[in-house]
Amino acid sequence: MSKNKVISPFIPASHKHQDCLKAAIVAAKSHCDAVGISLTPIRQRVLELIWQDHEPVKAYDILDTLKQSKSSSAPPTVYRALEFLQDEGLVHKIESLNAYIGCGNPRNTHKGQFFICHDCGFVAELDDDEIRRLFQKKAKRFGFEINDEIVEIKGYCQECRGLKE
Amino acid sequence: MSKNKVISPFIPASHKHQDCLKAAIVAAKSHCDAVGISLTPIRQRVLELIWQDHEPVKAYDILDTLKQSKSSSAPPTVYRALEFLQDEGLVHKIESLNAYIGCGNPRNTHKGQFFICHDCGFVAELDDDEIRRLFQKKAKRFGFEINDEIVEIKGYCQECRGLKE
DNA sequence: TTTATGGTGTTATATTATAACATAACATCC
DNA sequence: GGATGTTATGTTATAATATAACACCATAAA
Repeated sequence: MSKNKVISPFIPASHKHQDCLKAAIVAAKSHCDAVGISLTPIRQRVLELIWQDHEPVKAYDILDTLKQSKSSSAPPTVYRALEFLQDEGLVHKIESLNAYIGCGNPRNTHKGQFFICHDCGFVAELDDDEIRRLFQKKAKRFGFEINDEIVEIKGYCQECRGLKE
Repeated sequence: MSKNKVISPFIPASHKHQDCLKAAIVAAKSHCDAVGISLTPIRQRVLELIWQDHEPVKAYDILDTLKQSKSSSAPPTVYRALEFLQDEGLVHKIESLNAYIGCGNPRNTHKGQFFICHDCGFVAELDDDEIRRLFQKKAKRFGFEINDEIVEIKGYCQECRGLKE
């Protein structure tokens, strides 16, 4: 089965984001249950903070927030949680921003393709086999065996383009 | 005219790399001459260090080397040179590695697509419109206007695959 | 001769991430 | 029940990456 899935679409800034957050936590819990690993309070809290928005979140911003309610928080607190969440596909790192974004599709350990708006910061994620197939085609020409892909496309989302003029 | 160009191919580790280095410096000089900007000794030296190999080079490794011959070198020395070289398309940053790789095609300010071997570290660069067109097609669906693209594909090059078994 | 400009020197600091070791909490098994 | 293993967290320190801010010095333009 070929995937051409929009994991996170661009949606109006006015959407009811509380629902996105809730859905993400529910999905994360059920994923962790299914796999038999534990979404501890720290891990869940970090995931919630990442889902505050559809913008990538920085590790030290998470840390600052954690510290407010739990003074024992330190960089390893955050980076361990991030590692766990990334391993489970619940969070992706945006390499070009050194920031982390929630993923609503924890089922597989895909690497998505990201579209990032310069203006509003919103990130849309695709899980698209057509792109992967093209990469495979290119790789094949010189005998390259792909095992990881980073695609981060920057620009302006429809909503922000409308505002520009 | 559509570009489907291999800017840096995978080539045998045994190749005569001195020629790659020389060609890169010649191309850089002529580019800077043409554009009317100056490839100062520091900038040229940094570019040479990046071209020591077909592997991405880290900023602080460059700095360590610079310091050996010029004790006044400091982080800004390197980052300023890197910024200049990147602006001119002489060097690209590999975001997922925080490292820098030379580009033999300074003529335009493209962003390439990189294939990076986990084993030998060799990086091949494409400048491929077929990939860009596909991105455009995907972007069009949700009204996204692309102005920058990061593509970093990891895996194993033909030579290293041969050695694996 | 002054005034821009571009390039570099210098010091300090910000940002991002990991190492290393200690402790706690809980499960298992003899 | 006590030893042991395992997972998660606490704690301190430091590594690695990058930028800010200001001083200085050439050289070119006015």
